[in-house]
Amino acid sequence: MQDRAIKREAVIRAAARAFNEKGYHNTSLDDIAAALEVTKPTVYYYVSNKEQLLFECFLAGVEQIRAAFREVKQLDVSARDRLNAVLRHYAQAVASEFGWCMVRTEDLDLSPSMSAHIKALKSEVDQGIRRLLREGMQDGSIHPCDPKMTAFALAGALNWIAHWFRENQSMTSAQIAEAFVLIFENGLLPRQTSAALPEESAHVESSHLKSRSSGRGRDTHSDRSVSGRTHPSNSAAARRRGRERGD
Amino acid sequence: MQDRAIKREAVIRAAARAFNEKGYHNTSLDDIAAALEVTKPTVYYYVSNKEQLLFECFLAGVEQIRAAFREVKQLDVSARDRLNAVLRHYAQAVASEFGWCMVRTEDLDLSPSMSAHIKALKSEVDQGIRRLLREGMQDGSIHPCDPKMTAFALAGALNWIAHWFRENQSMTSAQIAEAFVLIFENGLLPRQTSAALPEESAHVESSHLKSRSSGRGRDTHSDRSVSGRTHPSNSAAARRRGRERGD
DNA sequence: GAGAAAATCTACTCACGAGTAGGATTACCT
DNA sequence: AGGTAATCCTACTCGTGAGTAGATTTTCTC
Repeated sequence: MQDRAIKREAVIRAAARAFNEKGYHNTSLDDIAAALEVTKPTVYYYVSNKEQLLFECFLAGVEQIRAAFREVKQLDVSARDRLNAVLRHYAQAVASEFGWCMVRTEDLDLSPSMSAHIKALKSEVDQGIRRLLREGMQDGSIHPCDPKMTAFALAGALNWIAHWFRENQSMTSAQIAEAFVLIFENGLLPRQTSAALPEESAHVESSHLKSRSSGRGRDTHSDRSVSGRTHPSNSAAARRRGRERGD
Repeated sequence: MQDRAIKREAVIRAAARAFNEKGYHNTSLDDIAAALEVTKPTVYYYVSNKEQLLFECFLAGVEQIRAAFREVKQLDVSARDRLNAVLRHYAQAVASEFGWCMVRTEDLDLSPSMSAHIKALKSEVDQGIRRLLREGMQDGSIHPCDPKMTAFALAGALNWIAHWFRENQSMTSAQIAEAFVLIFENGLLPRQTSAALPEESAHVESSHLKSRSSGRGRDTHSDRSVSGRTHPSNSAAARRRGRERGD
């Protein structure tokens, strides 16, 4: 055996999976060790304590989002398109293995120093979203809104994905990301001009995503009619679709 | 001293506050007892175990939301308006004392029977939102969307309020509720017809809310300009406004 | 005020889980 | 091979916190 770094990462991933499944406090280090078919002291050989384990999981998750911001900074498109690209990555990160840890890691469970570190990273993400919102309002690509509240709403909706998303479900995380961007863009109010600013969005970053699955863009959802009104069969279709809850 | 029920409720509330502050797992029953200036066995005199304490807190929170659904059922307005009324109550419930417990109570921490009970209640709320969305699409008051994903997005955004809202902050929970409804309705895409379906919303339930504070409706946020573009000072105003994070 | 019932206390048990000491085993190098 | 360093183990300690037994105090009733 060799390559300590790889094994260390395996420990982190095992921890992430366990936390994801049973929660931080309901997961003992013995559990994590057992999942790796080793014993507890072996785990301690790679990480210094349980806290650090959680912290590393958080880092792995949030780093995906930070990368999205960096990537998007280069793009020469409207702020809304850049925001959408970030939100898509955000959604996928939250739905990933480390999603739970990223979302649920509470300052409460951590030592002051780590807590501060995490707070700083969370704030960085939040401020990044707010900034894109403001830029979008300035370049006219985003409807005027309170950037702070809107950032909270967006982050909340996306973070919550970690609560209900499970692998092997009806939708992939990419499809969910797409659906959410659509919801965020349109809002609940009917839009009479169904083709306002027709394309221009939801297409820009297709080269930056790992171009998953097939359906992308505005037609992911087969059961949405184009007219203002939905046909009655819609509710039946919705009923057919799983039973997961969202709160 | 008398009236067991009142004291019991005080215990529940103390637990809610403690959970809210330090999290379920970081709160011992000794803590709760100390907050009430009694000892642990006294707490056990009123509740049978810690689990039940959490469960009761959850119930208290979710009941507010269920009440909102019942209340709204009577109204003779568009489905969107009924949905908005529910969302407002939802937001206030989440921002209340029991918000944390309602949102964070995990099936993981509870026995199978309680877990099932909670799941059922959560599902009821979720299905209620989906139903309103479907009705809104049918009566034309809501933009066509996937009701399941949209319900998840709405619930997520609102649930997340429990993570960042603290009493004595710049905004009251009613103001936050109002801001969120506005965001949900409009979405991020600019709306060229700034007065589409001009009033008609955000006014219906003013008699049903406890008519809090002063600012209500579309003009709560002083820093949103009416034109499509925001003036530059906006970002400065945003910078002035607190430092809380949203993820 | 006596006796019963309600309410609260002191003083425990007990399990579980984080973290450690120190020994065994394995791989690595020349 | 033989020695060293890395890796992993067995077998503990120790604190904490949920929950309880049983005594004690308060309150209510007649």
